[in-house]
Amino acid sequence: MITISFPDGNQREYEAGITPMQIAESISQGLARNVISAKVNGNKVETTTAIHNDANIKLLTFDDAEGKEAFWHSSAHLMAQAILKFYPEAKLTIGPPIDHGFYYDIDFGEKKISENDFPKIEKKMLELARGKHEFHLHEVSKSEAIAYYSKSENQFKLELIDNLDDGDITFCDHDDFTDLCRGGHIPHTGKIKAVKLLNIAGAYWRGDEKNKQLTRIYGISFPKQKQLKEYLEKLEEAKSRDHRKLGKELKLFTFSQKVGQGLPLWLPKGTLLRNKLEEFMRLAQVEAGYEQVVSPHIGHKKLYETSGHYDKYGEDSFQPIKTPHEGEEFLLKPMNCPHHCEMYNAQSWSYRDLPVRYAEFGTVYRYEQSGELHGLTRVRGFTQDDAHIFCTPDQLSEEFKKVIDLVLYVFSALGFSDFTAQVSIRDTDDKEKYIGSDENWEKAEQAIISAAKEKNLNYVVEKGEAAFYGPKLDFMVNDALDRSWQLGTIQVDYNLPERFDLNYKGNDNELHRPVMIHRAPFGSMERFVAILLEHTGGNFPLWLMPKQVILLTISQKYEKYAQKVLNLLKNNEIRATIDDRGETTGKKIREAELEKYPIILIIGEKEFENQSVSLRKHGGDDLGMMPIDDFVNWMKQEVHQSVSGFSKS
RNA sequence: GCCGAUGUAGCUCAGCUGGCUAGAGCAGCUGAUUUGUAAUCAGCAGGUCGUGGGUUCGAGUCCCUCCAUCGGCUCCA
Repeated sequence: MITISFPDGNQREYEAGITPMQIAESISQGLARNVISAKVNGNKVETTTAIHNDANIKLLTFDDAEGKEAFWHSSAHLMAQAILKFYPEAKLTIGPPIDHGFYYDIDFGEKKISENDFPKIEKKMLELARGKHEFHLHEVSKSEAIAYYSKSENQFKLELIDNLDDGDITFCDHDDFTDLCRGGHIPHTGKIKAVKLLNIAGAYWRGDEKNKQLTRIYGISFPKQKQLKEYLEKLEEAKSRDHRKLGKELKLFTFSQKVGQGLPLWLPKGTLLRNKLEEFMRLAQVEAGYEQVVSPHIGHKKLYETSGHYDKYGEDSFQPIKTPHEGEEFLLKPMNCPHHCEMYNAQSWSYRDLPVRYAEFGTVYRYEQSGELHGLTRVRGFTQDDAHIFCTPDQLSEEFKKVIDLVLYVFSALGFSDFTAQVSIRDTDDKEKYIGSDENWEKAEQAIISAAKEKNLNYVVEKGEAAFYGPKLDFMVNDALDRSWQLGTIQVDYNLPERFDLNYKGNDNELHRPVMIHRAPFGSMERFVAILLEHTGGNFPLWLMPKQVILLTISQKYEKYAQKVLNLLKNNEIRATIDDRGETTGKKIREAELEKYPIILIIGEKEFENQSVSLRKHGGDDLGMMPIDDFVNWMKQEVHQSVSGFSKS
């Protein structure tokens, strides 16, 4: 007999050789029906894997993240099987589960495949699923595995097998389908009741642009039809929060083919919003000891050669601007740091002067690949809420932590509680991608990690994600479709100070090298506004709303009075507008609601007689009539609360 | 840049397998209505069907080029 322990601490005795599925059956039929996968001593196993010794077990259903993984991984097998029915020559590569669903990367050879082929594949998948074919994981020897995939000349699987050790190789069979596979399947295909193939994309083998491009097919599946329906509805709902759609509807920004790809045009309302955010940041920075500076939009090519940026990005950037002078070239400013370095160099510094903090809302231009452009989140011309801190090595840790505080303050002020911190370090196997000495890199990486630890940030470390001149701490926030975007960033840099020969006089009367911190809490105004739009659905906090109040007249008779109210509001710095068209009140309310005005004031005879306004909040709350002065006070309080609903902790 | 899809009026969309002067709703303009918490009525105007080429007696519809957009991949100073 063996003892099986459950997550809740319970223990049961079983015969050695029992399987997770049999354990589930011993508990209840309902559980057995829902169990699709299991973990034994923390390792993923099949529900049919025999357990021979005392063990901890976790039975998994579709409600568990790990259960979903097994479900979607198995679905990828099913999809591959269905695809082979139509494209027997297709070569399978890898097919993992992802956050929402699964994909399979396939080499279709000369065959073209498109979304039009999805319905028949989905149909075939469900047909095969209904066969309730069991998944059988079994070990094969390396030579058997090689022989199997040599037959079909699948160089991808052979490459994978090549990296595996004999004894570690398993295949998974179901029905007439076999795949090289590490395991973690559901009991049988019949569990898959609903399937939807979502999209098709090119994907490079092993994620390397130099490799062959495969066809990636994304799909999702569920144990119940209803869950698929709900998922698709959620996707639709997310589209209604898409910042590109909202930006157009709310007249915040636009793009023009004539102006150029990836060059946003900020309309009046968007500019108001953006200015409010800048104002907010400027204030926070003044308090944090920053000084505002301004630098031009172009810079001499030599500047970027000095910084190393030209070497790294010159070829793939907007090309230099020539002047009438032979050999003189300027570049559109792709970053602000070299300019700030030259500002630092404009005078000599004592250690007593440091840290120096230069902040600039600096507009930069980068030639992003055309396929990368995406609404306001990835553009070719954008404004960073940039700053560079020049400090002594001793001050680095303290300064870095202060910047973390600032970023956290900004995020909480705008309601981004759901972010992840990422420490981006260099890939030491690929050192030619980076500049600077090993010693400085290690110092910088350590500084970031210890600051993140001290600030209790829940962070992940990503190798190979560093900037070429230094490691970073990035703050990532998801958009409506759960795609992760980098907003805030803090970077430690020992390299630019070298390259620009920055120094300060220490208390030993010798010259020393300062350390530089690059940082941008928003990241860029463009991306920040985009993500803010997707998070709020366009219902920004009151203090940020481009237009806070709309006055609706019941009839045009009250136009004059409405105008008087409008002026009063303006004098109190309340951003209001008026709709005195001869439309019905119902229509005007509908339009004001669609435009997401937070406050709608109705003005008719009653209001005129009482020198009042009637107040309706966005969404339909009717707060009734109140005297104008009361409204102004109420409004001031509301705006104030929308700013200080968070406090600087 | 690469793979796949899409591109018809300011916006949202019809337009079947190529066939007479390309349709609708909203927005706009004109007029009537002067309205009490999510769409008042009538009329008018608005389109080189993304661009350039080709096939055809005939192209919004079929083919190719380019441009832009969308979903991914790669990239992201």
